[in-house]
Amino acid sequence: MASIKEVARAAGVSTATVSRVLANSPHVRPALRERVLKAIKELEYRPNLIARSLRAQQTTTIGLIVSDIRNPFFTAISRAVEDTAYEEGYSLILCNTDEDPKKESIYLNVMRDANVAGVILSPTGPTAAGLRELEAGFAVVVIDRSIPDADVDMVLLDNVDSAYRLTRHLLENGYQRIAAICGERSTTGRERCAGYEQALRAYGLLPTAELVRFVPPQIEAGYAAALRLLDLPEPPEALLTTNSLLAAGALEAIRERGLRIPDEVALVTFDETTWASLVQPPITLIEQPTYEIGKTATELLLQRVAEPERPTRRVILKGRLLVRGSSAPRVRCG
Amino acid sequence: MASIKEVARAAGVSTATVSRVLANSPHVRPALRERVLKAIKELEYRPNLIARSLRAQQTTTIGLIVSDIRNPFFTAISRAVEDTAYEEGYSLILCNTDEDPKKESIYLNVMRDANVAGVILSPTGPTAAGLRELEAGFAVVVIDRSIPDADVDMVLLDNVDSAYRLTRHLLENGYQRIAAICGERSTTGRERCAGYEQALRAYGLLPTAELVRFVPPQIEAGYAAALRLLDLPEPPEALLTTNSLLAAGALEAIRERGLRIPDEVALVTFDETTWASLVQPPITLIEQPTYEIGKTATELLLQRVAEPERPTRRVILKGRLLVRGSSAPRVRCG
DNA sequence: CTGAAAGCGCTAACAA
DNA sequence: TTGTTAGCGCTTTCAG
Repeated sequence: MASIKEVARAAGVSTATVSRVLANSPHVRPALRERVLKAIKELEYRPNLIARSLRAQQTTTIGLIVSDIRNPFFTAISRAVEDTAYEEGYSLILCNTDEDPKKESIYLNVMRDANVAGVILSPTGPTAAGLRELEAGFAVVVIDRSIPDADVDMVLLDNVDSAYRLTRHLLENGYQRIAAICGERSTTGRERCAGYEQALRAYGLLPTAELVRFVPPQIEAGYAAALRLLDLPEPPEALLTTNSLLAAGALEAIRERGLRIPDEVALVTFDETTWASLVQPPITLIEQPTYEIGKTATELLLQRVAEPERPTRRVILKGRLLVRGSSAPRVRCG
Repeated sequence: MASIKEVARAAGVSTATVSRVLANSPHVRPALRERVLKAIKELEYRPNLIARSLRAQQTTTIGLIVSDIRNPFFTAISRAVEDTAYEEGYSLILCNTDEDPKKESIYLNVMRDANVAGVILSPTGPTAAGLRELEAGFAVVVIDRSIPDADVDMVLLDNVDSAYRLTRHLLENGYQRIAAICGERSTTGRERCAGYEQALRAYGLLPTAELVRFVPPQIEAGYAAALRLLDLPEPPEALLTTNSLLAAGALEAIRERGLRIPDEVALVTFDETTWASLVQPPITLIEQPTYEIGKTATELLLQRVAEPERPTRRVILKGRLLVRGSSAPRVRCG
């Protein structure tokens, strides 16, 4: 691997001149520039990014810390982030906290040690940890779950309204006794729950504690919660889950109890997946603009890297209701 | 951020001594060691990884280049790689080639520029490109698809045998006219096809060109291929696809044609997914030991980083046949 | 056992 | 416009 020194020697100039050519500085005589360019080509020179980073005290790497890489939502996000970052010449370090605040904190340190330019974070657990680390020298954009009171750029969904619309859809289709399985320990789960309750009230119904469950946003927990709900003396007519993992678990439970969807129990959720339209009946859901979220988050991050003092923004994207068979109008029996 | 210099000053020693303490060198008097450790703690010192990398001409980062991050198989792999790498103090750069050899080549360069210790690669497109880059200074482990004639560590599935068992299972359940939708341009697709044809022959059947399709390993292509197959004058009794994306597409096509599984057409595939057991009937498939694959690949990579000249290995893992409803014994009609 | 000093590859003052 | 030089933070000879 040729270094800048060898290029300089080959072109008969100083390393500073080579560096200027590399940086496209205008203050280089065309003749020299040519010679340098030629030497670069001949030696197949590529700048050492490490050295450059050491000098600049910053890398062209950004970190993406997600709470669960098995969640297709985050897979989609990571694609978008990767695409966008790549276009801007940045590469991506992907980390998975598995909903474990300890891992989150460790990874935030890894990020700092790696001198990343910035981090896109879907925070897990308590606010404080994230906030404190955040002082630690790199730009941060929060996605999916907000950190209350934090002065950070965020890209979020209109959770309350989306949940409201999703629930209203059920209500309008004749479902009344609607249960909600929500991801615990995140603003997202709470906000979606709030939207759900607002809709109930708007239709003159009172939310029942019995019908609302906060559980870890994972398949197994969704399964267990759904099972308990379905086994209630007076089981719900519909299930609403706040992400696709919970929905998968709920569906498993419904299958296990041998219930027909939507006749015996309807199912609606957040997040589009491959399978949501493949199961029968296909699942009604709120689709998040995942690509947009990832792209926007990356753009915000890179803008902040360029201009650290700019005022923070909070971008709220709108979810789209996709009506499918799992919430078809209810046929009253009895 | 304190530097080694400040620690040295605080402890009243030279930077060399601090470095020795950091490296756990035995040649440091306990008293000094204590002082240094204390200074490190007080200053919250953390070594600058960039500087260390510049010095060492190598980082503690590895790259994972996958051909399609939307494929749950690669999501699972990336989790395993990430876990394992993390345990060894390495972090992960994840890249997605989208089955595009150009992107693959670009990313291989990104890897080189980032001075990664090594790369785990699921190669896309022609062998040559990958091979050539591979000389370029870092360790490489190939997963999922082999590169013929390449002297690289590889972690692969027993594709031929797995496909053989999957096909045999169909044959034993009474299916005779079996079509195969295979991922194109990869050894994996070809090997699985070979296993399929071997099984047919073993059961006295002749593979028909008409029933074998090589297509891009993606949902849309699986959908299109399945549709054409189902619309054949004499349609197949069973469909075999070589990954979960193709299976999703095929299932979509089956649904669109309103066919019952398995009565009118059976469906079997490679790769376990969330949805394979949620659709009705659940899908019979070959489950790959994804976690094992990712873990093994990472271990091989790190071993090679430590000992570049060791002879290359090729680890073949066994797929597991999970029999489910989509291939239930055939009820002969007519 | 410890410290001084060189140098990894690059960029940015500062001089010329 | 160009070159000289210092230095980013670290490790590792080489002396002592």
